[in-house]
Amino acid sequence: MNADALRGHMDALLLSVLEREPLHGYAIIEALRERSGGALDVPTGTVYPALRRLERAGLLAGEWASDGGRKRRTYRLTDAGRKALAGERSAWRSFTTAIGRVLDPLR
Amino acid sequence: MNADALRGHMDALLLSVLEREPLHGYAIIEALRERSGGALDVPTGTVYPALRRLERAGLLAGEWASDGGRKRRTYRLTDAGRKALAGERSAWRSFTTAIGRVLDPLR
DNA sequence: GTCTATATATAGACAGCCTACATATAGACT
DNA sequence: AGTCTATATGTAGGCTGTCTATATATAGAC
Repeated sequence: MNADALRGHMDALLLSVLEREPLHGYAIIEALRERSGGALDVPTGTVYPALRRLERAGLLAGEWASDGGRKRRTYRLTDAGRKALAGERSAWRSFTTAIGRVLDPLR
Repeated sequence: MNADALRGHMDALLLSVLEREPLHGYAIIEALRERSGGALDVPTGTVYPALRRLERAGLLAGEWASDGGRKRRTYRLTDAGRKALAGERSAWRSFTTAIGRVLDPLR
């Protein structure tokens, strides 16, 4: 997976993976890997700053928790995040339709 | 169309639009707009440098031509460009499949 | 003479994803 | 006791491709 290809779609991925239940960063990375069938292996240097960015934007709410001695920061979707996710899904469909028409003009 | 979303997919678009016939930059922009159903309106500041980049990479070959007093630089796919296009199409399918699985896990 | 469409090009800004590194706990294994 | 791996978070700095804004020039309409 080319790195640049993800540009602009990371937010949709993170919001989507948090739709059903709150998760912490490490679990988010695993969820992305599993749900993509192994295609997505996003580095921590991408995910953690992105989560902070989405939190600053009000789309996620993070909270510290402890599992034994380990500290985790668990993120959940806010109401604004849920709305943003709907927008991201819509934008994704428009995007793939537009690019698809150019790449496969016969269909 | 969010600008960042295009990152990493511009090459595929340019190569694809040049598959059937050579075109010059301005015509490429119009072809992208038409073939995408109006969704893609790529600025000249994106297209011209990208064409140069693909030419440097050996995927396109550019040649100056004249239509009356106007100078045009017409680009055609090289053999390497044709192979690259096949790779881009394959990568596009993998990409949309992976992201699609995350965004719509029910399907 | 002006305006619009056609046509190419560059400089600099911007943003986000990446690599590499730093830190720390838990548990398995030797 | 020491090492290794998995779990867990985070930052600094680099990279690169897209965009905005600007510059230049011809053709044709009005």
